[in-house]
Amino acid sequence: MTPLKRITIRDVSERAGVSTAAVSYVLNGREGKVSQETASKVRRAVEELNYIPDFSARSLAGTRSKLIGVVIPQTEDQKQLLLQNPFYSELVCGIEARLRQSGYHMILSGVDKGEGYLDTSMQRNLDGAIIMGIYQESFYDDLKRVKVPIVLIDSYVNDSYFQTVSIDDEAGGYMATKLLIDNGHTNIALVTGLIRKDGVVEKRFLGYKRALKEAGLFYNPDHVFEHSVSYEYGQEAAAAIAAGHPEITAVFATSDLVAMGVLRGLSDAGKRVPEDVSVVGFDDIPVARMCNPPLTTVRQNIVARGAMAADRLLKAIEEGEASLADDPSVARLELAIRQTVQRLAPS
Amino acid sequence: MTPLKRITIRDVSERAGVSTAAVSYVLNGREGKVSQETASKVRRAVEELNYIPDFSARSLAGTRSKLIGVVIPQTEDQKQLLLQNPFYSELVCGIEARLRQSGYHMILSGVDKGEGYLDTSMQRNLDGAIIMGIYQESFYDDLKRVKVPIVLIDSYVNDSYFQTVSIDDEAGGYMATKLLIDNGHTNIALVTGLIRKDGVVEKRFLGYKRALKEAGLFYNPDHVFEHSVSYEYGQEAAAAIAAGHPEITAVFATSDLVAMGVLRGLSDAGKRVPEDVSVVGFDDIPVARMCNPPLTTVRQNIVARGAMAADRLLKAIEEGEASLADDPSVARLELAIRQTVQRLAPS
DNA sequence: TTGTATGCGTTATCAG
DNA sequence: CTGATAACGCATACAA
Repeated sequence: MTPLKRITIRDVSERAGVSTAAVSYVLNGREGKVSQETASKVRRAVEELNYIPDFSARSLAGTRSKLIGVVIPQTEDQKQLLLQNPFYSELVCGIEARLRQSGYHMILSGVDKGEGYLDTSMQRNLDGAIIMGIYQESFYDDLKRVKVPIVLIDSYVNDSYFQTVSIDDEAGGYMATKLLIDNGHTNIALVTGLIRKDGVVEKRFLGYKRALKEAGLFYNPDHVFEHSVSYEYGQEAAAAIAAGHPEITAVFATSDLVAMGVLRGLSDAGKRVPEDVSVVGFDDIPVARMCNPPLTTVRQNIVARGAMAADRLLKAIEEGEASLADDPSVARLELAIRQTVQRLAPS
Repeated sequence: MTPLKRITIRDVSERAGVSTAAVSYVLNGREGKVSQETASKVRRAVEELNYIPDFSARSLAGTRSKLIGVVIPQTEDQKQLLLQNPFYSELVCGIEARLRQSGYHMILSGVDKGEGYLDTSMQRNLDGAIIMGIYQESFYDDLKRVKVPIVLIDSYVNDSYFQTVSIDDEAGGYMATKLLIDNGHTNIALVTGLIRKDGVVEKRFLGYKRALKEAGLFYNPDHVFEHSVSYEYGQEAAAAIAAGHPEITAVFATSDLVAMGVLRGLSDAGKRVPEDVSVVGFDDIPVARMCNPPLTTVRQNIVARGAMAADRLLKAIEEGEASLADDPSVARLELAIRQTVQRLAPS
């Protein structure tokens, strides 16, 4: 319950009987600038006094703030962070863990519609930022002006100023489809959000087609159900499949959320999963293992992806942008095999 | 793409032809200290130069940092934030929205095992903190020493230094049980995590008993299934109910996670929900609406609770602790009626 | 190798 | 009402 008074670098220097400069050198690892003896005296004093540096002062003095801005998208009404979305929350987990481990802190925020991020990054002297989601062009222009390293996640801005961390969506689509093919399925529907050029979904779609082709299967556009990334659309598509496509024995949904809807829709239509129809999702969000039956899906390891983004950013900050390879980091994918895929009995 | 140079308060003062002090006054709303004319000259200059204040400098100069520390628990392995838990992520959403709205930023982090939060809060000159989860005693002692306002969520530390924001768990338990009773059920099981003295769960349990009593129903200890807050336990309890308690027509699970397990367990045992057994959960996490059938539950409005915590903290910061009523804030509860409760046909 | 002095951007004090 | 000026805590160029 001691009142707790701020210990400054000067207190330390007096205690150790050296100058403030010496203390600063030791603190910043500028060994070689001070003698072994001074260094140990300083370290002892720091220990005894329980010195805690003031980052505001550091930041002001022109060095690092050790602060990273992390931006995630907001809900439609622009009021809340989209943190309920497991995708973003896992990403944030990965980022935070890595940052903390390296002595950085994270300012997590959304950005108000129409506002930029320039203010925040200037106010706080951010050392860097990780941006998720998609914004208007001027947003990115502002970002470039502050000249700190930036990592983009899930944003397809094609500008070499920004670092990106992605996954191999094409391979993921391939894996999912291949799994179904390997289990004897030949009529595989794709249920997905809008397929936009260069979007995540398009890549998964491409993987789907590649797997079909490789297996010598015919690609049937009628088996592609494309609309929106939502639980509701999954239901809808499943209803359509159950009603009009008896030949379809398997569904690849490009997102777990959609897959959950498909499960529900099939069930409502009296189809059993996986006995009548097999289903594979994408993402492996936590509900995937809790739904009934547990969903087989493509695991993104989203947390690892967050950590990767943080890594890349820290490297750019501490070793300069030049230290980074030009190619984007790509996170690994794997299958989470559960209970929604069944081997098709040879008919 | 202009290079972007830092505009200081001095630049503004020169542009406006006044002193830096005058600028500072205007910026901080110390009207009355300057003339109307000076004020408008300053405002114009700020606008023209696009001046952005440096919070590091502000913080160093002894005023507010406008930074709030938000701490959430970590996973077992102490590596990641527990943000995957919808409860925490929603809380964070609520907090962030309110803070940003008031010009504050949030540093979101976990706390390493054995470490305290004193370092962070000193380093960053935090104006306050919101702490979720439960920590060792020394952690709270440290917190008190920094003398900034603190709000605790879900922590039952009984110390008037800390503010708390809670929900009326007892009322929630009552609401859920009452709903079932109103639908004609008389044999209602309680499936729950460990009932600890003064814990959240105990209160819900008390509400359950009160509703029974009020309806003139007999409280049967055999209808209480108490073990752990997990999906798996829900399954297990449901199996036990299906196997050994044909008289039970309804279940109140004190957590949605458990309720999900109950749904699954009943289904595995060949019981239909809600035709054979009705189920009510607690929390209203997002999966509640996605599961099959959609779960009727007690909505916590977790986001609102986060906002409430932020409100309370900001008030303590800006108006002093004294401005706060002594009684803790209590967030409202409501029922989310979906499809797992059915009116019992009179037999 | 060590210490002194200055500046970083703001706020606050205290004479004008 | 206004304007110099001294902190705030730290890092660093420069002098010793």
